[in-house]
Parts: sequence; C-alpha cells; structure tokens
Amino acid sequence: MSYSISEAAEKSGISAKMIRYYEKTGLVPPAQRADSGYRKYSDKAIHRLQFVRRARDLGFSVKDIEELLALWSDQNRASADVKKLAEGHVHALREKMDEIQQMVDTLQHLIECCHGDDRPDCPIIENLGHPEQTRNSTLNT
Amino acid sequence: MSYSISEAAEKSGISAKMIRYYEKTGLVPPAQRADSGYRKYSDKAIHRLQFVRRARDLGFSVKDIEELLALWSDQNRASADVKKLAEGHVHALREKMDEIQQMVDTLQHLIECCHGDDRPDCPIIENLGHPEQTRNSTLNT
DNA sequence: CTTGACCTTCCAATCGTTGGAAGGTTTATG
DNA sequence: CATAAACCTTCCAACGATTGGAAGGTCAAG
Repeated sequence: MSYSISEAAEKSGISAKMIRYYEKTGLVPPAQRADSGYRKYSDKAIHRLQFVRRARDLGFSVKDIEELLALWSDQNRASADVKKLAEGHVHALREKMDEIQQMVDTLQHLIECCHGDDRPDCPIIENLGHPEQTRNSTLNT
Repeated sequence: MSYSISEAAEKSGISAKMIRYYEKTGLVPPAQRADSGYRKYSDKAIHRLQFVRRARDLGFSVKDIEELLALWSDQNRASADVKKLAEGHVHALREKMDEIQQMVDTLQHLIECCHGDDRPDCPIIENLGHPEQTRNSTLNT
C-alpha cells in the first residue's frame, strides 16, 4: 500500500507543507512518485515521518532529529550516543525553562504590586522605565 | 548631550543593528541626524531604548512593547490596562513553561530508562519509533 | 594623508512554519 | 462527456527577532 501526501500528513501529524519542506531540506529522503508526479508514501516512509513528529513534539531541533534518525537506522549505535543527545537537549530545555521562570517571577511580583484600577500609577510600567528602583510597594492602597 | 548609535547601543544593551531595525519597524521614532547623516540619541531617546530592552528581557513581544510604550507615555493610562497586558504575557509564559516541562519529564524518564552504554538497545530511540509502547524498563542491567 | 574605527543603506540568512498563486490530476456527479 | 471539487505540483513570500556581510561615506588620530 502507498499513501498520498495528505494521507501521510494525517497519519504522521505533520502537515503536507512540512513534509515537502522536510524532503527539500533532506531530513527525509525524496518520496516516490506516481506517474502523475504525485508523491507516494509507503508504511515505512510514514513510520519515519511519525518518528520525526514525535521528536519534534519533544522539542528536538531539525538538526538533532537528523542525528536521531541516523541513530535510529543504525543497528550498531551505542545507546550512550542517544542518551548523550537527549541529555544535551534536556539541558537546553531546562535552561530555557529557568529563563522563563525568572521572567514569570519578576512579572508576577510586579503584577502583585499593581493595584490594577483606573488610576495611572503602575509599578509595572515604572519598573520597565527604572529597573533598579521599583522593588516592592504593596503597602499603599 | 547626544550620543552615537554605538553609544546608545552600549547604554541600552540593544545592538546597533537592532536599534536601526526598531526604528525601521516604527517601534522607536526615527532618530535625529547629524549633518553627516549619523544618528544622534538624546538621553530621552536612550531611556526609551532602555525601556524596550527591559521589556524584551521580560519576554514581551515587540507588539506588546508597542502597547507598553504607548501606556508608558500616556499619563492617564489606567494601571489596570498595564496589569492586564502583563497578566496575559505571564499566562503565555506559563503555558510555554508547561509545554517544556512536559518534554523534560518525558525525556528525563526515557533517559533514566536508558542504560547508556555501548549496546544498541535504547528506550529513547524505541520510544521515538513507537510512542505508545516504551514506558519503563529500568529493571534490566 | 592615510589608517582604522566608526557610520550609512541594502540585502540575505537563520529556524520552523504557514500562506498563496498558478497550474496539472483525479474523482465524482450531473 | 463536461464540469466542478478536491486533490496535487512548484515557487515565492511572510512571520519574529536577530545577525551577518557588502559597498560606500565620515571622522579622528597619527
């Protein structure tokens, strides 16, 4: 059996647009073609797309996925290689999380300081203008 | 006093490239020009850039920053407006964090399951190929 | 006067994804 | 059979924020 690109899209969860893009950039090999020129996808090809999809869901970059695909099809890979790649990715994700967490902490503090009514004085805006200054001012009405 | 673009860059923490870009896209008003055609920045203009920088550090999009700048220069703004904007942003940040957290959790689990030696069997790769299946396999050596 | 450090504009690339236009194919229906 | 809808193809552009480079003008010190 073989499937059209839209069927492959549905089965893999990757849009047809992106499947073509991945093909063009070499992440997946060129699809077979029907006489009409339409792309055809085997179960194996679709499986590969599903792998890609899953890896993207886990936040791997396309570059990482290239490596993962190579490891996937390498029967003799060392699991240590995969693990190292995954650990590097987790590390990067954790760093991004920490960054965001810091932003959230700062903003949450400012939000709590802001009475949020129709008066103009606002610690949030003040902090943006003068970062050092504004620290805490929950105490006035 | 007035400053060159590289001085403004240094004082604001925004690269000269980005200052020009922000000007082109209208986030900051066109800088004054010297006879030579060089951009000149007043203290006020630099202050504005610092505001932008601070907002970007807190993860606000350029679009958000436009609004923040408008609120900043509006003496009659309601603090509620600023607060609402900030809350929306925090909400978006939290969602992004949750996404990443999920990725980290899944990956961390897989990493712990992977013995990470020179043998080929690797739960991480297996999970990418067959998401449902691989769940836990810490028990074999 | 030359050199080097600045400045200018313009155009391209990044990353992953989406959108559209212009045109060919297949399928179903009148 | 004709036609319309639903596909498919390629190509080109945009998003958002940032960086890079090329080609050329200006300024300051030596």
